[in-house]
Amino acid sequence: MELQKQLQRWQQSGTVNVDGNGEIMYVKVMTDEQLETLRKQIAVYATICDQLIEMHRTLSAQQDLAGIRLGNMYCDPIMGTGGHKITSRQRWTPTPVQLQILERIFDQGNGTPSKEKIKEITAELSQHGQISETNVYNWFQNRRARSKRKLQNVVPTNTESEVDTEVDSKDKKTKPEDFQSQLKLTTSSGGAEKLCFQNHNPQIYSHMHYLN
Amino acid sequence: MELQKQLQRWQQSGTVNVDGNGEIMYVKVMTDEQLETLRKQIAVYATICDQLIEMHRTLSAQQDLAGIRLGNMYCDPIMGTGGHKITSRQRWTPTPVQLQILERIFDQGNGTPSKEKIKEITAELSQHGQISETNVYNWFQNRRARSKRKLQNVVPTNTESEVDTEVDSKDKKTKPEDFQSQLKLTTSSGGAEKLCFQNHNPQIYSHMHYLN
DNA sequence: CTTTTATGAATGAAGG
DNA sequence: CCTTCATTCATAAAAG
Repeated sequence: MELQKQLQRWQQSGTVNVDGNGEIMYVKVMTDEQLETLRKQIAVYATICDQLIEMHRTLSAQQDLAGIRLGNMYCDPIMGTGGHKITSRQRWTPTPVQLQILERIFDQGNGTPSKEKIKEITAELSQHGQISETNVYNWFQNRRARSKRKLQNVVPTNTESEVDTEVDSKDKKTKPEDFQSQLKLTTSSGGAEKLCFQNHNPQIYSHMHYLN
Repeated sequence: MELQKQLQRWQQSGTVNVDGNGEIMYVKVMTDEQLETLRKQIAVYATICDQLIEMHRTLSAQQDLAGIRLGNMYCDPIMGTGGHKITSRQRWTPTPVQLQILERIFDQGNGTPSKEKIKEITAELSQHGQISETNVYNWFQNRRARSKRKLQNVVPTNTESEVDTEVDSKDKKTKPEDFQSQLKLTTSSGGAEKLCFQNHNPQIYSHMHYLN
């Protein structure tokens, strides 16, 4: 591929001795332009991988029964110096302190998480750990919804002889043919839709298990 | 992504002036080890892309054979004897195929899905599953609104690769996903991605078309 | 390690 | 268009 050729070409360029900190180092050189090109090309690869993975997830939802799994996809990411795990957290988890504050605010009855409030709360909570406005927003949404649901569950106002509303979370839902339809396929064309909602986005390697 | 971080790390390293052929060049330096690491990591990307494409091809080859998911519109499967029909699943869920089409249309920029368009789109999509005009309308409304919100939420970082020292300590500011924002930079620069891309692997390129 | 639960996030739909 | 709600999906955390 072109990217590799580029790198190769550059690799063949002259070696230069640089006197860094009193010791001699043998290094390759690269201009800013070359560097920028490389960066962009890597980013392109990343984009492709990301989108293909998402497409795969979507398609495999349909093809799940077919059991088509191309194995041998393991790619050791070859961590450079000081490798550590790639696994990344994909989901925000409130710290105990944050949770406490959130619960307190929630109990204050202000069922109005206005935008202004959200910003405010986020600012406060960010002093106790990473958090975004979206996190706060979601938290209140979920908190309210689940609180409500619990109430419904406790109060059997239903006069019908049978209740099958399945509000009960006990519902066994997972079936072998559980279809997933999460197509994201956001694109990078017109612009910026591809941006992640917050600073978390599934990483390529975290999806590799789909391929094994 | 480790690769990106590597590149960044190296990018931060000192700039050196090299007297090449009588003229001064400002270049970045990289050790052989760093170079090798970069090369390997790029190769990993290439491998992933190739295999994902292969997988996609395999999967999509059978897509038409696979039954299209039914529209989750059960009335009441079990309630034969005096039953109820409180069934909850009443919500339309786009099939992957439908979603792909929708996304494609959305990305074509024609942001105003007029009534006329809606009808048209609905007609097309109905060939791939149950759907109504309202569904299409709602989908576009939601898609646009949420896309917009994402934009707002993105931290408007600077354009050039920033310093991400990647402190692995307890620092809350760790941005494992800085990768993504870089991605955005490249892809949203309008056509830049294609420039980098066009002369590369035509296979991938055609798939990008498909994705978009 | 596998299974279950709790909960953050995504999304179709409704109301204004 | 925007906000809000209800439901569903996916995963971190807990249980086995």
